[in-house]
This record gives sequence, structure tokens and C-alpha cells, in this order.
Amino acid sequence: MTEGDATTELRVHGYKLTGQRLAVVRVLREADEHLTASQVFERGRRIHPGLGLTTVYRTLDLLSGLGFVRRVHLDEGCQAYAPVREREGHHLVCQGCHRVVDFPCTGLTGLIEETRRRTGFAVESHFLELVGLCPACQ
Amino acid sequence: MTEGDATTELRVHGYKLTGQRLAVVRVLREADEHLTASQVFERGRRIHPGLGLTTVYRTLDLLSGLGFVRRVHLDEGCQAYAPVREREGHHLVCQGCHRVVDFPCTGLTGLIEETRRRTGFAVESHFLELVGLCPACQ
DNA sequence: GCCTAAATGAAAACCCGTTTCAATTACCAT
DNA sequence: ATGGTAATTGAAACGGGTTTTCATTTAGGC
Repeated sequence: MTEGDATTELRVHGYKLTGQRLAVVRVLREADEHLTASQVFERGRRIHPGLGLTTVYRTLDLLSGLGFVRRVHLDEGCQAYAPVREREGHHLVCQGCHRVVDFPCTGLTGLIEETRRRTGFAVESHFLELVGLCPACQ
Repeated sequence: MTEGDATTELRVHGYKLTGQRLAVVRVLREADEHLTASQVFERGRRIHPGLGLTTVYRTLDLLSGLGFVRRVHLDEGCQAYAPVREREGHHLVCQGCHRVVDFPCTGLTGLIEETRRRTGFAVESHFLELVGLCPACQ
């Protein structure tokens, strides 16, 4: 996610470019670990003082709908967010430092097609997340 | 998940076989859709009157740790649970009726190995969920 | 049938996230 | 530039789901 991408995309969809939104975008772009809403809130405040937590939640929803942010689902809970660096990709999360890296989604079409054939389901979306330890944490 | 499997496994791990736990196990075994904790609570009460919601949460955690239950992660939220019918498998969820079907985890080793090579991460676990429409809901 | 540690339920506490609403502000048209 | 307008915002109240606390009960080994 580049800052330019996000601002363009916001504009294209008719959303206003407010300082608050740009602050949230910047926080996410500069983070390489997953963040909770209140972490985004804290960091965003340094960029845009007066930013409200409510706005953080609203903006995370917005960016999530536009595909710039993805929720991270962990055993401990599902209230973390990470920037999407690779569209059509997925997240690989480090258990140690919470770093999040994107990897491309390849080699799943066979599995999905096979599942469609065996179950009759029309598969519309999928969610894949890998969890492990990054080189530094091993 | 068969009832026998679950009781055996509970015993093996030194957990007591209480009526409350067996009720939760039975509710999950007989459900073919994902259930929230309070749905498990309601149904479990019919089997074991006096069952408490707190116990339902604790038992879901327990069974989840033993691999008999898996959380279902949806856009609407992550507070649903479904029985694991196929170990080493994953969940396929119907958007219409919430039915959950298991499918085997095959064809992911290549993707994981490739990711390991490219990122250096030691991948320890993965979570895959497919979402779509079942034959009846299409 | 005891004994003891584990398990339970009710109530309170907690926490995350949403709604409400009046005030502000970005952006378009002039 | 300026003004008008609908979108956006923040504070506070609210809501619901989940966890903690703690006294009581109970399963399972002796």
C-alpha cells in the first residue's frame, strides 16, 4: 500500500481526503507489524493531534472495504489490522514480533476447484493465513 | 467429531467428564451450521439444564485447544464456532444458511514451501477458510 | 464412602466496537 | 476566492460479547 494509491482510491470512490484519514493511512503504511485499533489511534495522534478513536475504527472499515487493510486472525483474537502490500495475496504473521509479510496467492485454484466438485459449493472468497517465526525470531 | 472421540480425548488429557462438557460436545456434534456461544448455550441447556454461559465459553476454549472445534472467521465477526469433522482439514462456510462442511487440506505444501524459501519464515500453522454458497442456497 | 483438586454458575467487571448528535470541514459550483 | 452542502468528525453514551472473581459443587482417585 503506497500513500498515493490510497489517496487516489479514496478520491475515486468519492471519499473526502481528510487529515485524519491520511494519518491512518500513513500509520499503516509505515507499520510492518499488525496493529490494534488503539495502536493505530496512538500513532495517528502524533501525525494528526485530535484524531479520535471513533474515526480510527471508521477509517479502518473504510480502508478494509477498499482492500488496503486486512484483519489478522489469531488465536489470541481477531482485533488486529495489517496493511495489504500485495493485492491478491495473503498474510504471513510472525508469532514472535508480529511482523506481517504478504505472499502471493498461487496454487489454490486446484484446491478450490476440487472442493467445488466434491461439495457443490460455489466458492466466492477465501481467506488464508500462515503463522510462524520470521528469520530474526527463530 | 464423534462423541466417543471427544470423551476419550478429554479423559486422556486429565479433564473431568462433566454433564456440562458432554452437553456442549453433543450440541456441536449435532450441528451442521456454525454456532455462536449463546446458541450453544441455549441448545446445551435443553440437554443439561442449569448449564451456564461461562462454562460454555470455557468448554469451547477447551475443545478448541483439543482440536474438536474451530472458530469461523467471517466479515461480520469471529464469534462463531463449528465442529471439526475432518482433522487436518479446513472449513467451507455457506453465506446463506451458515452450513459448515469440512474439506481436506491438500495441495498447500507447495505454497508453504515456496513461501518459506522466499521469506525465510518457519511456517508453523496455517488457517484456510472458503466461503460461498451451498448447493441448496445457490 | 471420603478427600481434594478441578469445575461450575452468578454477578461483576472488562473491553472492544458502534451509535448518536451537534459541530466542523472538504470540496464543488459559482 | 467565496459560499453552500453533504460528508466527516469527536465526545459521550451505549451495547454486547467475553473474562474474572469467588463461593459452592462435584468428578474421580484412594
